[in-house]
Amino acid sequence: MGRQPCCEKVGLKKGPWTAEEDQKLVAFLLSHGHCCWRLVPKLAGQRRLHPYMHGDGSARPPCKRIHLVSDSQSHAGLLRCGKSCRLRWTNYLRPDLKRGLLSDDEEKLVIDLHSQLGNRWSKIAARLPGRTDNEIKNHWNTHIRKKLKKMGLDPVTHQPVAASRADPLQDPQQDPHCDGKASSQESAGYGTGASAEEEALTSAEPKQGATCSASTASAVSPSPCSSSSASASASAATPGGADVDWPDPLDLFQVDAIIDMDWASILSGSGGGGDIGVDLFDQCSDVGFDQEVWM
DNA sequence: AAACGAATCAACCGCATGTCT
DNA sequence: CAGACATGCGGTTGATTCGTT
Repeated sequence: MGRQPCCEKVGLKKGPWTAEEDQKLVAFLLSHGHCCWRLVPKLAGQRRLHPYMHGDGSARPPCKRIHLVSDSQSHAGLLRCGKSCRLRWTNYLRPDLKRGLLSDDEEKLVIDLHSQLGNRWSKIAARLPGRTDNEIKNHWNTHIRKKLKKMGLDPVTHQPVAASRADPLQDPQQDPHCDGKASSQESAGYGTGASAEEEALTSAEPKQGATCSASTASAVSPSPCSSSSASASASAATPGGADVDWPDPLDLFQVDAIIDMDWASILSGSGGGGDIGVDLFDQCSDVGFDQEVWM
């Protein structure tokens, strides 16, 4: 199909994020949440925006009608595609992320869940508060897989290697985890085989999610959640390692709390969020929204 | 101290899925 | 209902770091 790419590739930056980009993104997302990721890079460079955006996908505002009057004005935004912003945020900048290696308990849980769900990393990650699918996937491929192999277990089937080799469908020369086709076959197998179990797991997810969502961010000590760890790791990940002027952690937490509010009620004016309930368009005019296209 | 290989992990890519018009 | 679009997911890549010789 003639489907357009998720972003215009021309002129967009790739590769490692700089501290400055991180800062822009964090500051923007903590104060506004996100609406459609495609717009985030553009809006992240703007000075002030109304926090109309949502964190949970509900009450989605009419993003498609948002129209920046000019992209090339004074505030250039981030030269990244929305996809890249989302990835950076979910895998690295999110305040409620745990850093560091997985604990033994977490590792066991991952193994257990993998035996039931296969390579459905996002599902697995959903059961481990503060961990991302990417992190778990990397940890699996670099640590756990080796451990299982050492123990004589097939990392795919979780059965003793001899038993899994007996499977005629499986090419013993090949590591299914390194082969996309094999992996998809394998996950398809899991999909059919573990459906009931998965259903049970999935249905249990909301509870887990509830314990680890925004409240986790606040429950953990402020520093790891907010700028200290984020900035530390961000600068660590930054080639230049430049010092960054991160927002005050306390400010971020106040904003974070606001983000957790019910945006639908905020937008309807009943949120009681003080200046949050002000007219959207007042704020939009600040950043060059074309009101005409909203209506 | 330098060179090399292995390990790690952030980021990218393409496809799948869900939602909206 | 079909097509278009945005987002999410899993696999893969490649730059960087670490360990060994």
